[in-house]
Amino acid sequence: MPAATPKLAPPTNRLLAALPKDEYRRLLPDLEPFPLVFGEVIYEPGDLIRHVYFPASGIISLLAVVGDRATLEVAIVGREGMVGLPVFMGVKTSRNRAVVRGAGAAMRMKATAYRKECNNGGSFPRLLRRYTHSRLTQVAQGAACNRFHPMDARLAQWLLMTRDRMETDEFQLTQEFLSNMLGVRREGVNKTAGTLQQKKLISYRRGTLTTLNRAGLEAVACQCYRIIKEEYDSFLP
Amino acid sequence: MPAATPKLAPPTNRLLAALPKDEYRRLLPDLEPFPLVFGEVIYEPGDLIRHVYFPASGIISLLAVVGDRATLEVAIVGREGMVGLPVFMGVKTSRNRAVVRGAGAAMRMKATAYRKECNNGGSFPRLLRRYTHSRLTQVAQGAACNRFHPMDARLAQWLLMTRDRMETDEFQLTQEFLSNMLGVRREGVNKTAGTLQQKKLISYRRGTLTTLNRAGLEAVACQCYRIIKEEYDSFLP
DNA sequence: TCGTATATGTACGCTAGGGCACAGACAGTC
DNA sequence: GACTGTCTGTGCCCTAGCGTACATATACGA
Repeated sequence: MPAATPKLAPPTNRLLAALPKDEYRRLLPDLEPFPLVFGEVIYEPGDLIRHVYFPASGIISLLAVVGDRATLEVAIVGREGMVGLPVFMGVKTSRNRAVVRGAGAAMRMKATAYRKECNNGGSFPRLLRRYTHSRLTQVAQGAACNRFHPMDARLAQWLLMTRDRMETDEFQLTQEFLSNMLGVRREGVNKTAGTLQQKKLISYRRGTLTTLNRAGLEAVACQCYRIIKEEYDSFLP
Repeated sequence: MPAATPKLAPPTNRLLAALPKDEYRRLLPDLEPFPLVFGEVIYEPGDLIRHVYFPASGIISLLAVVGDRATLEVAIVGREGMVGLPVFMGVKTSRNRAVVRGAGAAMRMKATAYRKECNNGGSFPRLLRRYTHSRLTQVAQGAACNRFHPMDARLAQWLLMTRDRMETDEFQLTQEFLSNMLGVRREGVNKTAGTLQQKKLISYRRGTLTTLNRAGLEAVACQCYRIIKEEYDSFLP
């Protein structure tokens, strides 16, 4: 039984949730629900970006692709963020691949509508700029992390970030997949994950990984985890 | 003898040059010349950012700092860019170190004035968003490059980028310094630079490096050089 | 129930680059 | 000219992680 003045369910995406209620209401007609299906590619490098995505749950990864096989995750987007920043920046394509690596749901919006909204003023563009800053920090920190920190620290960090966004201890994940995220060989993942498992920090079998000891993982992970987390938490409600 | 309507010298900084003339004129009172002195630190991680800088010549590096010694250059800013993006994004500090690594001159502007100007509408914020996109691309591409490409390719790329911005073949540079940029040991730089010198692509002695063969360096460098260069060239006049 | 595809476990040699320890070489200063 | 600080050149050993090549193990479908 729909009420005369329908209750506005608060958005689960934290960016949308940070908007003043009236602004969110204005956006609403342009937002459509979109399921995030594991493994689905949102866009490839060079593709025209037709929609921007606000995950409510699940994870979208942004990968840098070099050569024709090597990939590296440069950003991870969950409900704290948005995929499609280039549109906000006035660019129609991205050099990255965007791929769903944690099933969930998102709201999405046509790039055209989004672009219009961004130029309307209000707090939306301000919020997106703030988010962009966090993204830039994440990518830069990640670059350094990648250069200086050993693989077990990076793996632990990656698992923590994933866990935070999936809000569950168990997720779908193969070693092959992980190797594409971390930019290392599958065999290397095997070894490193093996030692984490021996330490009872995680357990995994055939495509499923479970984190067992959050604190333990944090101890193995580098400071980068905290830095990036704080960066996002600092401006979102 | 000052004319009644003073001739407006076109700005050398390419971002400023991309502004409509009247907008640039509006900015002008807030801009002051600032010499870029080799080695000078513009800001440290966590510092309050008081000014933003538009180099007209010379280079400012943005470094990610991890632990208490390791640094990695995550962005290089010459006359195509600007230092102080966080201010534009609504943040008062940066997690990076900004340091002059090529002497030159810049125009700078108080962060407060800049912030006001950004909220005035007009093409300035649009331009900065476009620039931010290029920066993000640079950092992401750099992260992947850093992960997958061997040191000689990265060194060659770095030299080319520096050359482009300094607009000269000879620049001030020690191996120690280079090692902090590339995030490798000084000894490694020595070896790699040595082979480039044997190939007659560069020559150097005690703090001065000269690029001898641009085409040769491009051949050694990875594709990342072109990708990043095109990214910036694509929107600047 | 068996076959097949996909995930995982390992092993062995190789290479780039880190850690460390100096030895020259050059430039500026007293 | 001697002294000193800063660059540069090397060498040796060590480790992390790559390349390659298989050997299992598990899930799922015919």
